[in-house]
Amino acid sequence: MKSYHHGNLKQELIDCACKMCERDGYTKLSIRSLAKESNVSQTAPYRHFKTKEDLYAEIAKEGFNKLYKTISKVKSKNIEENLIFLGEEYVAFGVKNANTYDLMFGTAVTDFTKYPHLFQAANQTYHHLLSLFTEYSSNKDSEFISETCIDLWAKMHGLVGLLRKLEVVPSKLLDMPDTPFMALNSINNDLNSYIKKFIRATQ
Amino acid sequence: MKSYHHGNLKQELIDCACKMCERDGYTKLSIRSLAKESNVSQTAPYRHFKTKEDLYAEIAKEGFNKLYKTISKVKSKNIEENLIFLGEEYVAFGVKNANTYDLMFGTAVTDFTKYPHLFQAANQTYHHLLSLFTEYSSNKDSEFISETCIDLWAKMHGLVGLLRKLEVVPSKLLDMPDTPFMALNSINNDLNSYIKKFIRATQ
DNA sequence: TTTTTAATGTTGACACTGCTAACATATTCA
DNA sequence: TGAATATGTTAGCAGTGTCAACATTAAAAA
Repeated sequence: MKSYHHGNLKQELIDCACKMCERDGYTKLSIRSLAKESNVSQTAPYRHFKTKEDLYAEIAKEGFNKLYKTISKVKSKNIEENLIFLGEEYVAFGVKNANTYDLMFGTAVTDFTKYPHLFQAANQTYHHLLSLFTEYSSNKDSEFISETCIDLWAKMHGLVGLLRKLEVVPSKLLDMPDTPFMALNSINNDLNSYIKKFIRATQ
Repeated sequence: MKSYHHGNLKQELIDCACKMCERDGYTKLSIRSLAKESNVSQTAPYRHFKTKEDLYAEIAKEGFNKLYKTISKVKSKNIEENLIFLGEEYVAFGVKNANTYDLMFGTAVTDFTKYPHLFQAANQTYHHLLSLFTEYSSNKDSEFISETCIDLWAKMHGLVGLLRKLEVVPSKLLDMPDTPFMALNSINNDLNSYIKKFIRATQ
């Protein structure tokens, strides 16, 4: 039944790669294993991705699109609630899709601008935050707004990075006051109120 | 002149690995290339590091020690100034030593607690921030303090992640108001006042 | 001091990787 | 219909992490 030409191999490879990346981490993802899992020859992916970085960029792009979808689900008419929702969803996304998040923000893809689709997907996400905060903020100075957006973003981004350590660390460390894990754990257990706090602090 | 036994190979390998890692990034660092650069046989490193992860852990440990040294250089008797100094040095370290920073906070070393020396080095860094902030804060509630430390840390950590993108991005994007890069760039150009702001905001 | 043992080095090999070249087959379009 | 192009396969290179077997030396035990 299987014909020589596949028909939709590129997208299928991307989908498969996304799954594999999230499952095993992008360092374990090899083009060969991807080809095997997709039932094509070892070098078939090279017809669609010139280098491994191209494949990474594709996965990262999908990641940003997924992130955008996630955080742009409007919940209520209250802007502040939406912002808080955005924050929660952002952090949850980063922790849940940790391996993909690595690809999106790490150094595996060095130059974003080499991949217009990726760049546009990433920027779309930023714009959503920007427009939501513009609506929210009483200070309408554009410099203030863009700087505060970076502020919020950095905090969410940093929090993702730190929270992920929680999942690796032995649970007994979560009670040790001499480590950052106790505080991280308590933040993690009530993420909503934590995010509420730092969004309200911007007003 | 060269004897069969090296004498101090382990530390020399670590030093060499640190240099190579920072120069090329940890993904490009191979045990074999490390061995070659250190003028020993391909498998000599395996007498000192069971796996590549062990080597990574060693590099990360050195990174934390270097970071600790950097941020703990006391500057003045004014605590706030010291905290600001810490923030600046932290962010500068992360941006300057980007590749090492990846190893310290990324997923290359999955379980910190497998490497007590690394864990201790990382914790030492956290403790320094904690004790400095304890001194600084007027609110002496320990929960407030530890949470705010995570806060500060997340922000510095997140900022490092975002600022690094600046170095990769084509410079023409730095003027585009539709991207986050303009705001990032202006923050980067006056890091001191930015950090001042967010440290004072904790008071 | 001598002898045994353990530490630290080397060579060779295996399975895996990214990637290229050469070739095979199917699709598109002049 | 036929030529150009897109998309697939097989074979192979150089480089990788890691292991087993062996060589040399330093440290410990006799």
